[in-house]
Amino acid sequence: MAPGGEPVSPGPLAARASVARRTGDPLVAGVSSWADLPARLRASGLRWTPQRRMLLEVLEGTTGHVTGAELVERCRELDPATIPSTVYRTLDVLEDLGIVSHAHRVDGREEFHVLPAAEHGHLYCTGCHAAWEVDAAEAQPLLDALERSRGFRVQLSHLSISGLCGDCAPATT
Amino acid sequence: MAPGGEPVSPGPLAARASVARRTGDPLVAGVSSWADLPARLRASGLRWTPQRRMLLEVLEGTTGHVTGAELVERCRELDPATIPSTVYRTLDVLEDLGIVSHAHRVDGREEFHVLPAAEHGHLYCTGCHAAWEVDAAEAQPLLDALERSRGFRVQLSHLSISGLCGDCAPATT
DNA sequence: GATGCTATTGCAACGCATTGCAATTGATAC
DNA sequence: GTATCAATTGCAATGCGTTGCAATAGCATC
Repeated sequence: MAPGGEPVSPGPLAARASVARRTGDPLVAGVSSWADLPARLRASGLRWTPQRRMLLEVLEGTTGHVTGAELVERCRELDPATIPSTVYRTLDVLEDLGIVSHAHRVDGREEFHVLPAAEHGHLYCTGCHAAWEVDAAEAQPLLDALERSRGFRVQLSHLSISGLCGDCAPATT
Repeated sequence: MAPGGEPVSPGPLAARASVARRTGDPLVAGVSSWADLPARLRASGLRWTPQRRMLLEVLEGTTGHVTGAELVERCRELDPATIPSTVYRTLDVLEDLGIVSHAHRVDGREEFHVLPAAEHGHLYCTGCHAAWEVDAAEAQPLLDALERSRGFRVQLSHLSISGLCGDCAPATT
């Protein structure tokens, strides 16, 4: 999606960089700021609408993980007229743009998180329901094994692993 | 599909052990046959009902993987009065007994499969939507890594991995 | 066979997410 | 500023799965 490429829109929209994020994050190259999102949308023939603006506002105030329903709820706080389907469709668009990513939790619900952040999977304990993140380094053995044996490229961000954590696992072996 | 035990096509989702054959399978101790299920239920203070009998009938004719909705549908073929919630609740019970196991697919739907079968995870290609099974041997690197680093015991049967298969992955790198 | 306890069912309502379609509206060209 | 095109929205309906609760019916006991 042409990260860091063409400066498309000069307009006043870019001035709305409300969140003075520390730019220069080395982890994720092209997602330095959300201020250029309207331009990126238009560059793809997509549109910048009040509803999308609102969801972005919500996402800016979001850290960690949220379910789809939670995002809908927060949008409703800003605008009670929020329509769920619009939120979900916008999330799809944002995922295409690399702004958010989503996975399914062990209970089947959707879980979104906001980029930039290193791509990671999730580890759920079915005993105490705690959750952890699994980064590429930790998952590397699996990624390597599947790549070697099948040429399969794992999407780490969709990886949800469940099991028993050290505290909940019976002290066998 | 009768559980005939024919070798199934080699493609995605390979054959699983048929139910009728190979009793005394050392892998799964207590599930030698379903004939004693009524007794096992009663031994736990549970009950043997026509609805459960029917679901078992459906499961006996099931190979591979089914979604919850598919099971409901098949039950409805036998008895149009089937109530979805009863089916799902019975599946919960059967899972507790080790008769079936379930995981969530990448699209969030529930996916059940019938035991006995070696515990395995699933591999989904987001490009061509094919699916494969991942057995313990293949996942061993991950299982070992998580056990070592965190003492975490992975439930392989709940493992759903998505990504791009060898055919769909761009030939880069 | 009758009784009593309670697991289970049926039903209705709910929650989360998706989809189809007509109406709206953002972005561009004139 | 106005016209034009299609992306997007709002809305209603749908699908899958869960939950609460009153009524039913296994099953053990007498």
